[in-house]
Amino acid sequence: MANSDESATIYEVAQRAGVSIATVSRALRGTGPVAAKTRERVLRAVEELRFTPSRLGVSLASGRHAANGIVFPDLSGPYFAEVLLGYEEVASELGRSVIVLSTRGRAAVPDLVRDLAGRVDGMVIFGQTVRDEVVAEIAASGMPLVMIARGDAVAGADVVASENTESAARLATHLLGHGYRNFALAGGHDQGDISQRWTSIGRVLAEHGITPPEPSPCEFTVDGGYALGRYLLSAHHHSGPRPDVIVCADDQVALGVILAAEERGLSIPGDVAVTGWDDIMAARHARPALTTVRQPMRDLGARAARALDELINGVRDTPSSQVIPTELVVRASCGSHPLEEA
Amino acid sequence: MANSDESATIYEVAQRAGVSIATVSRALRGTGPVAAKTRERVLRAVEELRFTPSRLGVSLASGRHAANGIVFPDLSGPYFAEVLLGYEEVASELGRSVIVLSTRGRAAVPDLVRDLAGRVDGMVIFGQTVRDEVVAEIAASGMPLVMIARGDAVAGADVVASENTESAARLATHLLGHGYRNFALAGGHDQGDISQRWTSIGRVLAEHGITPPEPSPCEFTVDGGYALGRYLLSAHHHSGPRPDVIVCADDQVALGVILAAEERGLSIPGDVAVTGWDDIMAARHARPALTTVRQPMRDLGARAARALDELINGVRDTPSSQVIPTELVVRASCGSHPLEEA
DNA sequence: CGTGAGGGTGTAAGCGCTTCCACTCATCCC
DNA sequence: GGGATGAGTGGAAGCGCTTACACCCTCACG
Repeated sequence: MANSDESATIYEVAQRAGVSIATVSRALRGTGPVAAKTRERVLRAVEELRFTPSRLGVSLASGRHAANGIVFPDLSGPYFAEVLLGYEEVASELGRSVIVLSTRGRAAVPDLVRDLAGRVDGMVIFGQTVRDEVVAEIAASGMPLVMIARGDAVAGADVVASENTESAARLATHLLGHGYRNFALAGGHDQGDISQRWTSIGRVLAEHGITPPEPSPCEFTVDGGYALGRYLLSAHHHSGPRPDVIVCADDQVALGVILAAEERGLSIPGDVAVTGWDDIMAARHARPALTTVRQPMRDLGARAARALDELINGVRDTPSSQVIPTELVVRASCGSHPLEEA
Repeated sequence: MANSDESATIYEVAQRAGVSIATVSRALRGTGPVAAKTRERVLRAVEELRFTPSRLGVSLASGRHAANGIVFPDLSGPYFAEVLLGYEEVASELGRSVIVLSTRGRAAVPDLVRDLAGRVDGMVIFGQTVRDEVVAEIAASGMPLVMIARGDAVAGADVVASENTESAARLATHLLGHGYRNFALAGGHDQGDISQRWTSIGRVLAEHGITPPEPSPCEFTVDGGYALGRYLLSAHHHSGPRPDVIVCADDQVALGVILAAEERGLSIPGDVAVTGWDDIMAARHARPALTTVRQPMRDLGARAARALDELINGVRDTPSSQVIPTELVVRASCGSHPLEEA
């Protein structure tokens, strides 16, 4: 009731229960023996004082934060939100709080990450969000680390990624089956694990005697896709013919490209086919519905949380690397296909 | 280099610089006078030891966490992600970390919230995520509190909400202008600030001599909207005629309703008009594009972060309440309207 | 040249908890 | 019956920092 501002401390509980703080601590944490009667008295005092142990005290003494960090390059769009959802859910189940950090637009990223490192028992970092040397520094300091959506391994860190190479090949093969030959790739390859996709697509094209195009960089947003779409679909941007299929690095870019195509009066997939990646909600509802590769975004987050927990609890000390399967989702934006219509 | 596992402490820095820990602290935090030469020596030692002050130590001693909490009912869908984006961005600028908590599917919500309270200097809570008595308990403990998307005020807490009443009236008026008379409302009113919208729409309908329908509850997801849509559009679910317009509590529900309508072979807006709320990305790309009310989701988060900062820093001690304007976005899903086409 | 005002620094007391260690009794067994 | 055992408890030392408070020393000033 009169629990005005500051919360009670363990000393007040101890005094009220007529025991020492050591006993209170033992009674509450279940470490060490406590007589049933004593425990009861302690619990009653806790109840009456509405005592909640100070996290700072606990953490400082025990050396554990019971918190995980997660570093995003950005928080916009459905992809990151879904990963966060899966991550938070599992972390919370495991009794860990989640501290999020988005580096988008922030200047002193290394400092922010270091600060985060001081608040958590382990952290998850997205792809190339943080410079490799900073990641290495963090890892070297003994902080459990899980990298998400990264093609290559990182010393001392787990990696959780979704499958890219095979699914990209499947997508490319499918598109070739439609008869498309003049590919454009929308989205640079410096981000996350996307270069894997381009490489794989390139290989399939080469196998079919097609020279793989260079991916055109753009921001991974609808606006970014729109801008790039306008450019790719303009009649005179390069000597060759207009692409008959634009493979986009993610669904948002694809949606932007579709917008640009519509604006130019081009029909999809009649004049140009478009594909995305991720299978965000809008992909299913878009006009035309977007052919894409479904990525298990929540699962990505959930697995990262579990892997991190293993690392933190020392269940495992050798870094593991897991790849989560993806699924090609064929919809209208890549044209109707004999095989799919069956 | 040999910074093996544990990070250096202030004691090691002090020893290396040949000063006391008090001086190190003063030099680093700029509190109290320190001779230029001494400061330099301290800074060099800090550099050499790669010293980063332990957050726990700092927080315990200073009584501040430099962290904010935010409690979501759920993290799925674009709405919450956007709010988080705005929130994190501002909080980070203000030098505060963000701890997220999603109560979706979690049992002991009050405990989770209390734990969160022990980790932060202030927190933001969404609508009715947490029981009022728990909110009151937190507020009474002196924790700075900002409520988001809540119609009514909460003792001792700021409120940041987006405008509902006027925009709902505008939407209803617009739909009446289309000639629709048989309204259905999709989405219960126990969530967040949505009842404000239903009330406002009901008033407008009543003014036009139409008996306002009872909102049909459903989950605020595409699937929830789909299920409800099937029900509302089934020929025999109630005696009256099929609704000619379904006003949905949010865009996801609306997308689900559209799916259900398509499945029934109904055309939108020809057979039935559909409207959403929020203006998420998919609304713009949906087929037909969704008429909706744009809610400034990022701004909601950003303002909450700023309000919370004011509360924490004691700039303001009287709770404030702000309402952010929204915007009616007319697209194809409610039919073409003479006024809009001009 | 004496004195007071600071600048500059160190000492030590916390902040709220966990946990090692020592200690006290009952209890048990040979 | 005596010592070993172990359950139950308290004392106290940290965990890494901030910050009164006391102290010393150097000047400027009268």
